[in-house]
Amino acid sequence: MPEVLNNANCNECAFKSLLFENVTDGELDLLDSNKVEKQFLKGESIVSEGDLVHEFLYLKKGLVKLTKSDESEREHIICLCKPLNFIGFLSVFSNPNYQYSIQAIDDSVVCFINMNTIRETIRTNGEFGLEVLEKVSSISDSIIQKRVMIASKQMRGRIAYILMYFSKEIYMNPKFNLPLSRKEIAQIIDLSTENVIRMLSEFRKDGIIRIDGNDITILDYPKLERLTKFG
Amino acid sequence: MPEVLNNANCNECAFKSLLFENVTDGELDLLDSNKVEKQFLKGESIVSEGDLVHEFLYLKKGLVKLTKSDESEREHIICLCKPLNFIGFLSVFSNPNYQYSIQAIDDSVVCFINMNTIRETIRTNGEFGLEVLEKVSSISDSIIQKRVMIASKQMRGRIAYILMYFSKEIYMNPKFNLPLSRKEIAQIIDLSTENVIRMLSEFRKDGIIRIDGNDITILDYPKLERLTKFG
DNA sequence: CGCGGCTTTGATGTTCATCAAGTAAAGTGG
DNA sequence: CCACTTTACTTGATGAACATCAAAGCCGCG
Repeated sequence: MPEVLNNANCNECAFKSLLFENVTDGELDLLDSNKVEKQFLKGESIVSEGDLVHEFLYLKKGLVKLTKSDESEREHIICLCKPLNFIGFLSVFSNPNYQYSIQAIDDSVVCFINMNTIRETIRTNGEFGLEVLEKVSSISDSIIQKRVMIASKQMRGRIAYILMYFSKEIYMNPKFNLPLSRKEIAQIIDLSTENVIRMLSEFRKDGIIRIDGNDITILDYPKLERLTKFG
Repeated sequence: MPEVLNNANCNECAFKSLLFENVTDGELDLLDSNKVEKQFLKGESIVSEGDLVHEFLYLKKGLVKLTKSDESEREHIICLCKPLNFIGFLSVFSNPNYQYSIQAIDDSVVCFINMNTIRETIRTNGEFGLEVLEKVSSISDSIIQKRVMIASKQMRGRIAYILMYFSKEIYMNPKFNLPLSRKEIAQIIDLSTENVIRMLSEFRKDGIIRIDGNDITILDYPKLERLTKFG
């Protein structure tokens, strides 16, 4: 069970500026009194595909994955979300039910803001609406572009891409500890688990990366860059 | 060169209700005086990847495709857009440049509404902003779900899916005339052109469809449905 | 201690892209 | 209007890329 935290006041929240730059004090109070902050442990489910959308979710801390099952019950990871981003932004404005499941892959803190309150604030404050629109647009677009890129590459290119992604977009570091299993990596880039392992081993043998369990260090960026493009 | 049409007045436009339900008369006048309507012939380019975004595009008539090139200059079709929909909605609120190219695949009429005017209207009219947000959310989400579905299928399933898509979502008819080449179909579902042809022939031999050039008739929906799920 | 899940490697077969070659259809210039 | 070129379509053969199956080692957990 996710633990409900002592709600920080939105006005004092360090992340306020990222989303609520343009709301009035009154609106902020309204949002403030219609939100709950919850803590999820690694592996815990935050929402499940099909759940009714009651809240708008904002990730304050941790790392989560959005997943979707296909007709053969195989799970696909749509994207990972870092802190200070909306999660569950996809379709929440156009569909009463969640189209995706969301799960914590690191211990995470999520802010649940009542959806009707968000809608009401957008109605009364167009500037805020525009801001939400820009964020939703940006996130959706990056997901689509990533999926097109991945679909156009083969094994080596996909592995190279995902390593770059972790290093440059998630951890900003050539060295990182992956909280994902090999199977989950496979679900991001549409490969079999075995081939993810094989390719990681190949990259290790070729001196491109160093692997120690889930600790990965990128040794040869230029080669990885080349593989991202032509692999 | 696209032909500029005599602008219809937004207030008298048959499609007004689909987008501008909640704008005031003054706002409608503003939008009206900041739009241009253009006619594009089949094959003509509407926008190119990298172009600056000056206008918000609305498809009044015809059929268009959104495309993106990968690092190997191979073109992928992101989606098709029917009339009464935004086109170029992706990323226009989050990026100064188009991330996709848009091309007419049937003779089409596109309404160009000045982007700053749209932004201004959202700022002053939150209800309108919410409406735009809902539409953008809905379209982005459907693109993502389609790509996940396609990626999770193999040849037969992909062909079955695209036939269903044309029949149920584009033409609402078991019989339709495809304005797309085999190559373009391949670009939608990530297959080689040859295999698209091979599978269509196989479906024809199996009595699932009838093909006469670009005229396609679906004869056996249940079988197609099954192939969509398990192919 | 034994069970299940995750990881790893090798062997096998399927799926698919690519190459090649030929036909048909459609635009192009004299 | 006809030869010419190009573009789309089609089928077969081949090999590469990839999933799947199988087996074994490794941990964490009851």
